[in-house]
Amino acid sequence: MDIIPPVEDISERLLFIYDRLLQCYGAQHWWPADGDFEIVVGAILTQMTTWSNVEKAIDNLKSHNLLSPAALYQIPTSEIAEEIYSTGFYKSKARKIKAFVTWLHDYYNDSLDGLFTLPVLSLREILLSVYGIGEETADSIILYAARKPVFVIDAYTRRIMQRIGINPGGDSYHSFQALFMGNLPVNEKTYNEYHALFVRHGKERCRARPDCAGCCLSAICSHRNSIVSG
DNA sequence: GGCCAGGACACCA
DNA sequence: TGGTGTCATGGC
Repeated sequence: MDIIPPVEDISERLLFIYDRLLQCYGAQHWWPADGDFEIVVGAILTQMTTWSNVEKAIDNLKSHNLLSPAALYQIPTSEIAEEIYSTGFYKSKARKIKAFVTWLHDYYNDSLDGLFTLPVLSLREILLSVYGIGEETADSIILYAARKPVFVIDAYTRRIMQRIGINPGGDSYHSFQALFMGNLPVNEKTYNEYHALFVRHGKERCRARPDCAGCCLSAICSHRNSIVSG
């Protein structure tokens, strides 16, 4: 039986959660995609959407040889919308994809390589300036495509943290991100695996079993403890 | 038939 | 700055 770290020790408790999830599910090897540009497109398409619907859209784009910055730049937004219909919000997501490839064409010659040489903070700031890319999408691109260390906060992360009673002291994206990045070693591979494990756990456990029965985090899944970190 | 899903943006007070 | 409405298909 593992020793459960005290609630005051955020770092140890975050590592405890990570170890438990890794034991339970094994390494996830994220992001599930062929290539960096597919990760970018997938990050936009998965906004408020289940991954199975995203896969259909990705397959459509691939089968029509459209999954490249240059190809998507050349076709009209309406055609992108037809290809990604299965993801829902297809008109607005087509606009977002079009905005990104247009921006990449204008400033980086259709290539992610130059973009990804920027330091993390600059890269994040510039991605956030592109229409349709918010904090979670930007961080997913930075972590999984650019392979730089930022912690991705998504709905699963928030839900699981709430369930195990760790409160970052605010509900903002930044407060959750600061909790992880301020209490874990700065490491891209750890951030990658941690977020992927959260998604896996969120899908398999928290959504399927709201009562936490049989949960590998049940030892700390109290709904009661509230940790306030500075 | 109702509810929810790995957000982001526009608009308003 | 924070709250609310909108975008929308597919699976359960």
